[in-house]
Amino acid sequence: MARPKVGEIDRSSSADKVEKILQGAMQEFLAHGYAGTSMDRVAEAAGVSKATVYSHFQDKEGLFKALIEKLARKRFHSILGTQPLKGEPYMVLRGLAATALDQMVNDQEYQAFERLLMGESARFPELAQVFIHSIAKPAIETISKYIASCSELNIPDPEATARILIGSLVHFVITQEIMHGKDIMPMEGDRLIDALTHLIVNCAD
Amino acid sequence: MARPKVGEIDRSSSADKVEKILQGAMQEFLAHGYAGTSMDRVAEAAGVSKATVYSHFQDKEGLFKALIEKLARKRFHSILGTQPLKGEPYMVLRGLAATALDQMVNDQEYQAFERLLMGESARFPELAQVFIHSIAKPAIETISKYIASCSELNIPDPEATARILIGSLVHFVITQEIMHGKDIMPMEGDRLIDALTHLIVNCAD
DNA sequence: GTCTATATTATGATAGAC
DNA sequence: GTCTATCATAATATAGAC
Repeated sequence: MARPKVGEIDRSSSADKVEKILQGAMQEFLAHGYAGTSMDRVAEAAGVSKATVYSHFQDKEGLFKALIEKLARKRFHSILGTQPLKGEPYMVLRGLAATALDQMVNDQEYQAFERLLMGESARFPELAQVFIHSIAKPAIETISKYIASCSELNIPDPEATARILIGSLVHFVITQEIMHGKDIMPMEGDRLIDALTHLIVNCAD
Repeated sequence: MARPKVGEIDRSSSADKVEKILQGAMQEFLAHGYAGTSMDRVAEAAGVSKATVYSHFQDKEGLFKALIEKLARKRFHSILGTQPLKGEPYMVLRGLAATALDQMVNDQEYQAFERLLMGESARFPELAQVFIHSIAKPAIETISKYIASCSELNIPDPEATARILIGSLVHFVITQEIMHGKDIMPMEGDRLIDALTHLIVNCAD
């Protein structure tokens, strides 16, 4: 608990409180969704009073939007860690797919974020678009450019192919982890990666 | 409005009421999610009193589960309409992908269903698994078997390849339609289908 | 079986003390 | 700036009349 004990002086600054509120909001919104989260619980999780939450954020919607934008910015900087992305196509694509899949499968926060954004994408379309703009689009562009740069692959449509690569991986995480399909239709991630790289690398006419 | 006017006798049977309640529940839950839906609004949308809703369903959770299971059963019977799935691979796979993509893109109810299940998959994991079991798994198996039956394609892992096909299509619908990405990173569905069929058909060693 | 009316609790948001 | 206490509303669920 960062909250000071009774009798102690709370030395946390206003900026600290904002950060604590956003932390509490993250915990609650990621776990229970927008409508399922109450401002009382956010305040409790943050270790501040509800009035303090409202003094820093206009209302529940404003807090939610601030949180999503913060999370999107954070994710933007951790997409495949700015690898050089040069070298022999088979190994590069394989490493790329393996790294991305491993990160998504082992990152519960990512999965909760994806769940939240999809679930709220009807009520908050502009927040879903923040995700598209700052995460999905850059990822597609990066891979698309790499594929286009590999003339020996002879890929007619690099962008569509990049979407197949990313879409296969993300959908695998959605079905296996997010929607809890791994017990019902189990499959090793390596099989997907093998099949993907095989398709992309071995189809040069 | 199916609701009888004042002074008229309500001749709807009990079974009719159950159906009306499920209709109202579908409208509300698909639009506002689980926590965002109130039983008052469900009753209003169904044209019955709230007490009637509770007389047919134990509680909000019971109504929600009954609805999701009904929708999953309904979708189970409309997956690619039991096509024969025989013939020359390139045309069969192309037709399959085009039909599936067209159906998903133009079916708002499907998109809302997917959104709802993903959004609630943390709170109701068993309902997400109903979806996996009755929709995702059969689709993968059908396509997997077809791919395996085409020996001329020489695909090393038909099931992984089927997941790539379906995953690419579903993820395309998720990014473009459900998450409203089509204005930000537009792309014709035909390009995805061309790239997919090219990869699968032209990679025989 | 179905309705109206109500009990009870939880929620978003704010007033006022310090 | 932050807290406690509170308001007004909306939610789940049920009691009791017909």
